[in-house]
Amino acid sequence: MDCSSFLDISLNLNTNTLDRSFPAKLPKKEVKVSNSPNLERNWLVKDESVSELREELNRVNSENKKLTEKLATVYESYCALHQYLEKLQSRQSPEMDQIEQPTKKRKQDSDESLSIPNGFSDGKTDNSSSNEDHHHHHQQNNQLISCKRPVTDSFNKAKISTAYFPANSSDTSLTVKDGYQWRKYGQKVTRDNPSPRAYFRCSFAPSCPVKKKVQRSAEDPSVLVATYEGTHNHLGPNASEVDATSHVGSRTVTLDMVNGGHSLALEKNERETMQEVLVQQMASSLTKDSKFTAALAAAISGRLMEQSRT
DNA sequence: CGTCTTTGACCCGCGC
DNA sequence: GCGCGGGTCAAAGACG
Repeated sequence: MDCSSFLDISLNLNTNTLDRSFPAKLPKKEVKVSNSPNLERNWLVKDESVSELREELNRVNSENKKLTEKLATVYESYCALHQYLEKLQSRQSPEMDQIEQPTKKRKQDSDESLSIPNGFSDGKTDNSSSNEDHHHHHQQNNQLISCKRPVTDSFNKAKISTAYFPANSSDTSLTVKDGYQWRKYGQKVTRDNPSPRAYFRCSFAPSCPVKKKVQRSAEDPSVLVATYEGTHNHLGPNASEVDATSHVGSRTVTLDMVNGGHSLALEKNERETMQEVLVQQMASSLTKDSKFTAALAAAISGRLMEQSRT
């Protein structure tokens, strides 16, 4: 995937052109203003302050350059990781196409799904697919072969992803901060995991068909496994409050199990929402960096001075 | 009073 | 037909 098409992180500070022109031009302008011999002493003082300012500016600009290089490095790493993840998922996708199929449906729901083309049928469709259900999926595949139940293509495309959240071992609530509001509608103890599984629907249901299941990992109880089904058709109510530490940080990993990370196939709305959240997170983390804010301030002030000269 | 959580009952598909 | 297991419903209670 071309990362540049996904998210443009260029801040376009344009500080390099500023570096070359600003310090050289400033004294010339000052000479014109202070042409009178009576102001020679004042000029010397100004000259000293200008040289100090110039040094400070050079220092900040060099920091700015370093930060820009760091940012580029981080972005390259992000792109490389993204491509690697995409490769892994594209290898998995043929299997996932078989695995992630709807299985059990209530009689009334199956009737509805025949008449409702998008396959969501008021959020009542049931896609029992989670990582821990693999033994069951083999049975599902048999059912698929028998083709007892027609499956719509759009349903197959229902986005299913799994996210891992750090969990406090003493905290028994199966809630995770992902920026959206959820309504719990059930809880069940499953056979292959001693901890209960919680079922959530998006608070915007039935207009939003997204559901999620949250359960502690059987292997590592300190990890909450959240399985998302479907795509939000609205902005997150707390999109700006998305737990940045759990998403930007290294501890939360989200895997798109259906689309295989093919963002080109993502809906436009989804991509825009994603970009918005990413930009907010990036801006949030950058503004916490005092060096970056100093460099940014220098760049802006330099640009203002440049404009005032023209 | 509206919203959310809890939890037992129920539904459904599947294997025996 | 029966039991099992996963998923959902919906009444009751909690909470702000």
